[in-house]
Amino acid sequence: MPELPEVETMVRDLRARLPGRSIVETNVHWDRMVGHPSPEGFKAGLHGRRLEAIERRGKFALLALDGGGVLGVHRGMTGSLFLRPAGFEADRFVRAWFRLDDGDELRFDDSRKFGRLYLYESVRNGSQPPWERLGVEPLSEEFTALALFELLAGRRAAIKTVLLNQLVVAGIGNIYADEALFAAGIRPTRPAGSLRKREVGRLRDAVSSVLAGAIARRGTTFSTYRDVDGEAGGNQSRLMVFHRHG
DNA sequence: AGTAGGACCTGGTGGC
DNA sequence: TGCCACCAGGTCCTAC
Repeated sequence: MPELPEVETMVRDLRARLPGRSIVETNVHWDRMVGHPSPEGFKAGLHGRRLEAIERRGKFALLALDGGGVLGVHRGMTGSLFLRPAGFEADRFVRAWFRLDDGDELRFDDSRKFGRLYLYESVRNGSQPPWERLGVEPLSEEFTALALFELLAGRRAAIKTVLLNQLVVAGIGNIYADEALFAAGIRPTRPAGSLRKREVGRLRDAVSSVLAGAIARRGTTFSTYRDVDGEAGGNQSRLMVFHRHG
């Protein structure tokens, strides 16, 4: 999927354009795209809601709604949110779309249907949003070498596997795990708990710089990733190892 | 705790 | 040109 940098790019673009606008119509063409609540409850719950703020947690985009609700978006492998003006040409794999009060359409386009949309209200009974279980944000101040060292301590799974575990560190996927490990000079199959403090320090720095660099270049377009206007990212030319041979 | 395998899905690509 | 097998940036579940 789009990993942290691709979600962050989308969130920043949407943040500049969505707040203050309201959803006046919700359409879902693939019911299983709705992770919570029911498709009917999802559509009814979003009707007339104003978008107030856009944040990111791991690989989730969180669109805060008036009244305290949150529209959560996970892009899966191939999901994109496109913000299109009224009457704009059709996008090929739109699974759900929202009409805004000025006529623009926010379209969730996802060929492989692994993406998910969630609506959670501030008052909940029972189920918690999936983004509340995520691990540390790798671009936050809490992501220190010491914190990472403690997260890895005692783990016998391969370091790459652990980096991909969203409950440990949130937002890293296949591309950036490979790139960060290469930049840090650490073999991906090493047991996570076997890394020395120096190595963990290098890894922390590599994760930060690889992610920040990719955000600066608006993400990596390996095949299908597109931004909210349908444009490709610019980081693919910087990849050192992902999908490269030799 | 870890991991291997399958499931969920579909489109693009490369080989023949 | 056409068909087919394989691959894909994610996550979840089950069985060892």
